[in-house]
Amino acid sequence: MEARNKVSEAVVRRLPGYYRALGGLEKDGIARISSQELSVRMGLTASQIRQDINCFGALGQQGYGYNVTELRRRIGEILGLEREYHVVVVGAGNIGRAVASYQGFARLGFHVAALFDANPALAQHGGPGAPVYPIEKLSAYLAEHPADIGVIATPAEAAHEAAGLLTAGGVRALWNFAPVDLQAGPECTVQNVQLTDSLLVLTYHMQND
Amino acid sequence: MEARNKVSEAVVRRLPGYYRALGGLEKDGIARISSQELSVRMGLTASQIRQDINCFGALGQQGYGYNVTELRRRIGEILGLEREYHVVVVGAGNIGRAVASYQGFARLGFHVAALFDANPALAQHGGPGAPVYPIEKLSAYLAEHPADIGVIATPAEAAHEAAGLLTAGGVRALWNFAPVDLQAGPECTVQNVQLTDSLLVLTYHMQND
DNA sequence: AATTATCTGTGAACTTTTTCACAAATTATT
DNA sequence: AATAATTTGTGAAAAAGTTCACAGATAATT
Repeated sequence: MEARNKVSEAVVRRLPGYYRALGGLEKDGIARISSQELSVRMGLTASQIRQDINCFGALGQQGYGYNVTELRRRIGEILGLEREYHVVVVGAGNIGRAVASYQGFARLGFHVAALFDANPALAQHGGPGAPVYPIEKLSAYLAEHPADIGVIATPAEAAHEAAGLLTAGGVRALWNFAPVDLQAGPECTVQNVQLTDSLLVLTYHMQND
Repeated sequence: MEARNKVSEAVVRRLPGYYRALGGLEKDGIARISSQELSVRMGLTASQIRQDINCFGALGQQGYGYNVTELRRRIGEILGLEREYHVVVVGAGNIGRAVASYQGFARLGFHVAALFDANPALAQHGGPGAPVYPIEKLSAYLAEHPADIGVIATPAEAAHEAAGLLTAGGVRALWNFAPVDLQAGPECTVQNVQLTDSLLVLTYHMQND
């Protein structure tokens, strides 16, 4: 057990899917699952599931399958979900407010403490559930309230500056929704979420198959 | 020219990135670009860029590079962006309203005609820029105003029903933001956007590297 | 006009990812 | 208690994706 082979990026990207699927099974009161059954629910192959899970040690049992609760707990641990995260959001437009008020994140342990915007008048609209401050206050705020994750929900032009302020303020991860590819430094992890990309993949397939 | 080899899904997922990068170059008034220069801006290898673009025929010129405007136009065409799309959104919560009011989509030719929600009182909040109707009216609406793309921005429980109503109403593509994996029928393309997934990939890397 | 620089297109090598196939372990059945 | 049915873990094969390396075409320079 606890083999910890090299875990490829392809496997890492599938882990959240396993976590979600196992959560659903748990809610349905299903205690054990075989790779075969899980493959049907997730649209993967059973072989791939076994191979993926095996990166983290032998968590299943021959002739039985996997214990749903135990496997989910272990994957949550691997994903770093056994702690809480402090989050600040830069940009209080539609996307920033949607992120700040989405209860699904709160349930996973992500707490949005504050939003920052060049135009703090946006505070009223929609009520994001956390205060909106002017962007000038971001650095001072982070000095007093350290944050783990910075969400960038600004227009493209402002994204680089927001990234700079956040990393200078000690944030260790950036979740970027602006339509630019922010490059990661070694001390800060970045995920660029290009919402438009998946929409264009849709239109590609509509047109080409 | 016009080779049209098999285009792998990996290439398709990179096309929107090319389109975006070329748009940026065009805005900066840059008329030609080599795979080498583009590789630096995009964080890919020059070789991969040449290989990718070559799927669609020889669009570059040896000793010169690629014509930015021409290449962007061609990729837009491949992505199906030379037409307009009618879009309906199911779910008028934070995500649904954010999608409906995001100007970036409108600029690409995606027009949100209406939103539908189990609770149409959501109409006032935030002002999504399109009318919000009760979900019961969706089928009748689609019969009169055919739509190309259906956006699902409901809670998990409601996503399957929304998908059924939309496909029955003749929608040919589903852009799903609900945290369930909708499976595609052959007549309807699906992209499941699991926003949470990229957040968990962030925490994975924060914890493990 | 000739020479040097640049740069694509492309087959081949290499790497990564996925699938196959089966021994070994466990559970269920008779 | 013995037999049959499941089901994982895993090495190896296959497939997919990426990088290398260079011939050949174009552009820039002398």
